[in-house]
Parts: sequence; structure tokens; C-alpha cells
Amino acid sequence: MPVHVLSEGTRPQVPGHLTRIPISVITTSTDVTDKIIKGKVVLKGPLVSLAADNFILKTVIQEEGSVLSISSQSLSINVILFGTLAKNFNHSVYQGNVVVASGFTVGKSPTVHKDNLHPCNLLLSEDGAHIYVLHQQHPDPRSPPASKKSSSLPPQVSNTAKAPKYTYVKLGNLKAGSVINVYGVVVFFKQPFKSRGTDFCSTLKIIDQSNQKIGCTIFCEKLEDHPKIFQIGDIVRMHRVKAQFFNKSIMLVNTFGFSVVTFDGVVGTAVEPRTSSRSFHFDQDDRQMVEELRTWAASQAVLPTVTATVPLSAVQPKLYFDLTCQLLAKAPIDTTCTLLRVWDGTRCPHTLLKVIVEPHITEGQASFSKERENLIANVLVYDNHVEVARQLKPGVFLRIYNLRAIPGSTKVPGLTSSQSEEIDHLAFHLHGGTSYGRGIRVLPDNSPDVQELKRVIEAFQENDEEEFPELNNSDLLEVWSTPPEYLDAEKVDCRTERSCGHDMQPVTLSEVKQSGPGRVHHVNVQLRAYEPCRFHEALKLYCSNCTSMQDVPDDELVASIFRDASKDSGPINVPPWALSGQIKLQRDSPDSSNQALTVHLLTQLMSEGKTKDVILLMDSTLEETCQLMASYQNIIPVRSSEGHLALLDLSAPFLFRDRKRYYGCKRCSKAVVRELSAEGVEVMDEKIVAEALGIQLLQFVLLVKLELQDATDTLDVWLWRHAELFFSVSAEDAAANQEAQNSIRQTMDSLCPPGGSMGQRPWLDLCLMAYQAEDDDGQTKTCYQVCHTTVIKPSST
DNA sequence: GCTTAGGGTTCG
Repeated sequence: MPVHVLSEGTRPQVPGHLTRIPISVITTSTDVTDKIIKGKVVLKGPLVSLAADNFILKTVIQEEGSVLSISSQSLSINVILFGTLAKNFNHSVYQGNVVVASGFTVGKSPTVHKDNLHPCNLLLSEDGAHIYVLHQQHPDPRSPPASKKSSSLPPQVSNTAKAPKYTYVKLGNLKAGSVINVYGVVVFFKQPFKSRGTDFCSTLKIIDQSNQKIGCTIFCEKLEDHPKIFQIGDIVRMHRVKAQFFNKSIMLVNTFGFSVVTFDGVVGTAVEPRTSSRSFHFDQDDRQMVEELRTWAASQAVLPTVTATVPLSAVQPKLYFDLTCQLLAKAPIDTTCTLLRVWDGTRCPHTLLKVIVEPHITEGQASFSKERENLIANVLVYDNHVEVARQLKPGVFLRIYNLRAIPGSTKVPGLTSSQSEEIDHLAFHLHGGTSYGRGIRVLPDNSPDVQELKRVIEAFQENDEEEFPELNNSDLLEVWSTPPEYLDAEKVDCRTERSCGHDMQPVTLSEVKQSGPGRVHHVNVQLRAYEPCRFHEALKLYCSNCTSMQDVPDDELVASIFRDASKDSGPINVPPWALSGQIKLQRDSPDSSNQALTVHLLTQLMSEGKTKDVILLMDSTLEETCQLMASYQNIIPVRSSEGHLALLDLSAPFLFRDRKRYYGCKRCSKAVVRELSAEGVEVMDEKIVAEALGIQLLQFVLLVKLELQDATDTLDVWLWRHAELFFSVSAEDAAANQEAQNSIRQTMDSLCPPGGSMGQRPWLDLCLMAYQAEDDDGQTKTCYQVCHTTVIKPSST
């Protein structure tokens, strides 16, 4: 029987000549002779009958616990069982069982893009394949994860049973002289640079939950032994570092046996260790440590909330920034300067420095199409960076740190003025030295930033080859949604003003999408579309108590509530604090009856002569109530209910005041008609009336969904909490008067002119807040709101 | 053999 159940008490039956290989390393070219894989059954599909006595069954097996591979996705693999093996597996194996499989073949998984599992699948047929079922409490029959001889395999992760348990000291508890292990979030770093001694030196500063910032200096002769830090916020784990005093504060240096592993610091991304160690320990505790530090860092305002990474499309003169790009070509200029020709698929709104070098000294493509040429930034790197640049191969993806955008003319060494333009351009310099982390780093192809960059670049290449020849200039602008090149930076029409005071560089929308919630971003974008188109749908009623939001009821609904309320009219016990009377309306139309309306006035207010301040109005229509607003400050519509005064259904306004209508929350109000005490009250306003009547006042709010766009992506964001600031109009005013409504309409038209192309739309400098919220299905997702931003009104209107 | 650097913009 090809399915063996190794129950408790029986001796291990997995043949001893088989060696285990990690699931993650399997490829279609792996020699799987005499190999086994081990993992937990995380999914068991149904037994499917193909023909009489012929079956197929699909299961997913996941590598267990301590073993961690290059990519967490490739820890789980689809396993297809055939024939009686499938049938027996179905009978004997349950989800959660740990199984060992042998005698399999490896195929390409046709579902890799759908299920994101291992790119291969394992095929087990009756002839030769075996499944051994281990119960979880049962000892592993062949625990070594891999045999020693398989040295060609990627990094082996040590087995938890043998590995020492590492302990990590919090950065607030460092003792001088001790050699310890630490975790920390990177708040500053320099790429390794050549020291005057024998080693390269990395400088970094890290922080953890103890809120202690600690400087670290790492000396290693080999570059690959240095921390692989790509950006601030990355998380490092260092083993065997020594704490010592320097300048009266404690710092860390590496000691013998030092090792470092780096992780991306973005909440929600895969926890993938970056290391060149062939052997390193990593278990669930490490994963948890990384995730805790990520969440902690995301909640800390003291950490920089965004990276300094700026695409070429957002580069401004004089800016120091980090550029993620692809190297297309390079050329030595002189001994202290090298030219790097790079691009990131976005178009810089400024004219770029053109550097003409002779083709024979250029490494990589010497010339490009005119369209492509306009997207290429010429980066001049100096001094110590020349040596790093020398080793770069065209095609690699880079991040250049602390690159400087220099406006105006710049002399390029060895070139005459006819070779480089000297007016109105941006030049990019990577100055000598390592201040502010200045340097160059090659990014691995699998990094999220490179993946995103590739996507943008590929989109361009498709456009470049197929569509662009047919497009006219204005279409080009629309495709790229960048301002026309002939505009000066100063003249680029930015229609908003931020008041947030954050000191941050703008990021692209694709970067925003990659960051998790709990962050604030600055973006430069255009408005692609918005909802709702009809203004009154943007106006909502919000309860600050239960945080519910509802539409403002239309007049038809309100009028029907008034009509229904007056149907129940009957005799009423007037409360002792009120006086009843009748008022007559001035009616324009002769056909309507000149019926008098019953009102109740507050005795106390009447005694003070304030007869116009508050009335309780019985059995009126909506129209009549509105008419009386001209004569009375506060009108509370009431009805009779079993001989007592009662308020109308709370779908209707409970108060008409100062040309405005006020609503109460049905869920949170305990409405009852009581005496409204005016004692000590200067102005009887909606808050006082609501409180007296036991009503939870609903607040008028504006809610608009904006679809933003930049060269990298589109993003739906909400305009809500700061919508009034954005429009410079209060929602309450917008609910009451046409002027305020027109102002909002004009603002939206100016940002998104009806019928206008993207090229004509103004650019908006926005502050965005990313946060977590539940959608209608109870799923948590990241939402965005525009904050601290005001639209600048055109002065002509 | 057991240092090197010890963040805080070039000066083209």
C-alpha cells in the first residue's frame, strides 16, 4: 500500500536511504531521486473519480515551523495524487496531518498565478510514489532537513532542535562591555564604504520599543557580510555585537562571529530575510519579533513616515532625494567622475541635463529613441562613488541615495559648453562623501520596489513600441499625466495648499499603495474623477456617538412624515411649562384654507418677552414650517401622541433654526418633549435644544470619493474629515445655502473640468492619511483620506 | 595584525 500510516508506538518506516529536501528549493530541474519532502497537509481536496477505479486528488502541503525559505510563497506546494494512491490518501490522511512523500516527479504548477503557491507541483502516481503519514505528536522519522552532501542547495536554515535559542536585548538595556544580540528598526544608515583600514564600514542607527536610538558601526572585509539595508524603516537583527561607550553614549560594534539579517519594515509584506549567510537561524519567534517591530514603528510619529524616494516625475530643483532606477548605460568622464544614464519610467517635468559622450567609451546602449531620451536622467557620480559605479552592469536596478537635483547650468568636467546645455535644466549629482547616507546600492530583482519599477517601465516600453507613434503631443501628456515640458517649474499650476506642517518628500501613488496603514504621505497628483457628481449626495448626516453615516432625507420624505404626524391629531394635555396659542399664516394662494396652527410657547421665555425664540409647532406641513422660519428663531415640530406632546419621527428634522434644519440620530437619541430651560443660556442654539430633548445631534458632513492619478498609479481616496477645510465651506452652510453649494461645485470644476483632458488638469499637492477600516463585508482594508489640504480659489472668481 | 569610524550635504 503506497500510503503508510506511522502511528504512535510503531518504529519509523521511512526508508533510511532517503534524504529530505526543503520544499522551497524544488525546481523542475531538481534531481528528486531518493529525496523526500515533509510538510503539513493544509488543504485536502475532494477525491475525484476519473473513470472506474481511477482517481485524482489534489492536496496542498506546507513546509513546517522552523524551516524558512527564500520566499514564503514557495513554502506551500500543490501535490497531485493519482489512482489508488489518491483513494488511500483520501481514507487515511486528514487536514493537519504531517506527511512525508517520496517517489514523486516535479511539474510546473499551472495555477501559480492563481494560488500564489510554489511554482512547481508534485505528481505522485501509483508506481513508485509513497506517502507516509506522521501524527503530530509522533517523532520525526528523519529529522535532518537535508543531507550534508547537498551543498549546492541555497541557504540551509538550522533545525530548531539543534540551534541555540537566541535571546535579544532591548536597546534600552545595553550594558557596556557585553556581547549581545539585538533587533532594531533602522532610522539612519549608510551603505558600506571603504575605511582607511582593511574593512568596509557600515554606519547605522536603530531604535526599538524601548525608544532608545543606538548607533552601530559594522566593520567587515566582505561587502556581502554587511547589512542589506534598502531604506529607513527596514528591520535588522544582529548577532554578536558589543556594546561600548563612545562620546558618553552607548553604541554597538560587531565582534567575532557577527551576523546580520535584514527585513523589509513595511507592515503586511512578506517576512523575508535578506542575508548572504549560508546558515542562519530563523523561527516563529523571529517572525513575530519582526512583525511586532513593524507595527510598533508604523505607530511611531518619531520615525520618518515616508522614504526619501522620489520618482523623476516629482523631482524639484535643489532637492536631495533617493532615486530607484534602472541603469541603461554608463561612461567614465574622468578619474573623479562617472556618468550613469538611468530611468524610472516617469518623465521629469524639468528639462534634464544632456551629456554627450563618445559612443566608444559608453558601456551599454549608446543612443536611444527621442522619446526614451527624454526620460533618461544623466547622473554624475563623484569621488568614492566612482569605484562603486565601475562595478555596475547596465540593466541593473539601483537605488541612489541622497542624489541632488541641481538647477541651471553646470560644467561637466572634460566637456565643452557645446557638449552640454547650459540653460534651464536639472542636473543630478551624487557628490563625494557619505554624508546623509549618500551612496549607491544594487537592488535585488525580487524587491517590491524593483517589481513596481519593472511594471512602470514595461508599460512604457509597450507604449513606446506600439502606441506612441500614432499619438499626438496632447495624448502623450494624457498618457503620462505629467505637466508639459515647456512649463517652468514655478508656473506648474498647483491648485492646493497643505497646512499639515509635515516635513516630508512627496511619494508616488504606487509607493503609497505599498505602504501600510498608519502612515501619512504627501503626493503630487491630478484628479481623474470623483463621486458623487450630484452635490446633494455628497452631503451626509454623521453621528459622532455611533459613528453611523446616513443620507440627508429629501423633502418628499420629510413632507410625508409631517403629513403622517398631523393625522394622529387629538386632544392634548398641555404641560405646565407651556402656553398654547394659535398663529395664522399669511397665505398667498386664495384657495388654501386660512387655517390657524396650534403652537406651544415656553412660559418662562414669554415672561421675559422672548416670544419669538422658541415655538413648538403642532400639526403643520413642511411648507408651513419653513414659512414660519422667517418669524421664529427655533421651531420644534411636535405632534400629539396619546394625549401628550411628542416629537416627530427622527427621519424628519427635530429643529428648524436660522434657515437650517437639524436632525437627530435614531439609534442614539432618547427623545422626549421636556421644558427647555433658557436659564443662563445666551443663545438657544441647536445644541441646547438637542440636549434638552434627549437628542443626539447629527452633524452635517461632506463625503466625496476622489480618484487620484500620477505617473505610477491611481488611488481612490476619501475627502471627509477635512472636507470642509478642503473646500473652505462648512457642511452645515452647504446644506442650507445655494452660495456655499455653488462654491463647492466651482472648486470641483476647477480641479476636474468637465470634458477637459488630463493634461489640462491642475496638479494637487495633497497630504494623505492611510488607515485601516472595515468595509461592508467586515473585511479590513486600507483606506485613505485627504487631510490638512485646502484648494486655492482662483482669484478671478 | 585586531585598525578602520564615531551620521549631519559638494563646492564638480
